[in-house]
Amino acid sequence: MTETSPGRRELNRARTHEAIVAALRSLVAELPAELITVEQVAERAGVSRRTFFNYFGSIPVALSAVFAEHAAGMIAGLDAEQIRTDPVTALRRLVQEDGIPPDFLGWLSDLNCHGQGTDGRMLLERTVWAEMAAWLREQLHTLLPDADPLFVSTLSSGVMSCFQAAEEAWTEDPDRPEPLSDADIEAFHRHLDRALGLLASGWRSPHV
Amino acid sequence: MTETSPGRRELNRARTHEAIVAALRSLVAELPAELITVEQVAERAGVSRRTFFNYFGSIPVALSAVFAEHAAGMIAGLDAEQIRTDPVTALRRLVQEDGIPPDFLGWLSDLNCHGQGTDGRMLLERTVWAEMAAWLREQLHTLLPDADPLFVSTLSSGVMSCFQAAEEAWTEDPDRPEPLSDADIEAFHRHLDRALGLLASGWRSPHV
DNA sequence: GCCGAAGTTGCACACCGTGCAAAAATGCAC
DNA sequence: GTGCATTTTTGCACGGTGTGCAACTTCGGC
Repeated sequence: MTETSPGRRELNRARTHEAIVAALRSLVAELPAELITVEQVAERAGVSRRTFFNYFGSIPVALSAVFAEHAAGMIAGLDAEQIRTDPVTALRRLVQEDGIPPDFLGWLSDLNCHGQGTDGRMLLERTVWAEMAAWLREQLHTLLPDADPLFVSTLSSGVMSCFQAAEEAWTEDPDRPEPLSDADIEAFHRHLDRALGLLASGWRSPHV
Repeated sequence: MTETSPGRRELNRARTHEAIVAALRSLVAELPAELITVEQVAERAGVSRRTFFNYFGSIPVALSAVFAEHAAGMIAGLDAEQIRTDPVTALRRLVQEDGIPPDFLGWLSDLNCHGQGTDGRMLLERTVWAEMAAWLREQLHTLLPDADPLFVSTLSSGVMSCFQAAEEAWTEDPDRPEPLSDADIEAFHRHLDRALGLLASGWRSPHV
């Protein structure tokens, strides 16, 4: 009905993809992430449970897709040249100058703050962070097609571990009110910058 | 009946723990890891499925216990002083001088070589590596009790990502015969050293 | 319109991880 | 040894996961 190139098929596919992601997004905002089931997501997205698995292999994979939407905007601002010579500092500058978008931070907070100390939560979180690292690895690979796989793999894991550690340190701080204050955002940035600093220095700079 | 201190209870507990680990070890040597089920492990260990879960939360957790047995011997040789000032180089030297025990490498190879490209394999592997990183984090925490959590978390993740990346690069090399040759071990060491070098330099040294 | 291809759905199945309560093993006091 | 409290094992049931498979529906081209 509209144009020839997109095609109805790909349009529908994109639509259900987005519906699933949106359903997941809203569920994360109102439930502890480790309690979310595929059935809930599918129902809210208006598709069958089976269809969910046609798009994502599991909840963590789908969650990493939400992450990807947020993170894609960030890494778009990266300088391809500086990535080649000093990627960690490039990323650190990006964080220092542009900062992390508040809705991104809010999502991270939702993902982890709801449920507290259960074992299941740590399992889910680990899987999600691993998926995010895999996504970043993919992105770096397309950004630096001829780079050493070792370079890309270790770098993406290292960077994501900084995010993860910063997030953990952040959520261990005392109670954080629902709408994130500027001070909270500032606190996360401090944690993340410190972590990236350790990464950049090879864990040598501060004699802990 | 025997002595007072160990006690029959803890002895039995240690025995079934070891039985489960041994069963898992033998299964890994003869099956693709992602096909191993809890029922198989329990049966071979001579306990019920339910008892397995009394000891380990999942197969990946149990696998990381096997890893821990191997790795504990390695990090015992670490100099506590050098860890504080330059942990990555300390670990790098350890690998360069002592090397990775061949049976450790053989286990890593078994864990990953059997099954090829399935999606389930990557999922399992990621979980296992995450568990290993958690174990190392624990070890570093007891080794450096007053260190910054960010320091310990990012460091352990970074180091384990080097092992993971080295292992991936290693297994992508052409077919490796069952008994590991010295050249194979050498190859793994080269990959690992290169990865640790990237880690130590903050991904700056080689202008890829 | 019709037909092949792509996408969706329900179903079945093996497996996972956990709560619960009965049963067995152990430690301890006497 | 006997009895009792505690720990451990075990079976069972239950809800959730992820996948293969076979209809069935939707879409694109001719």
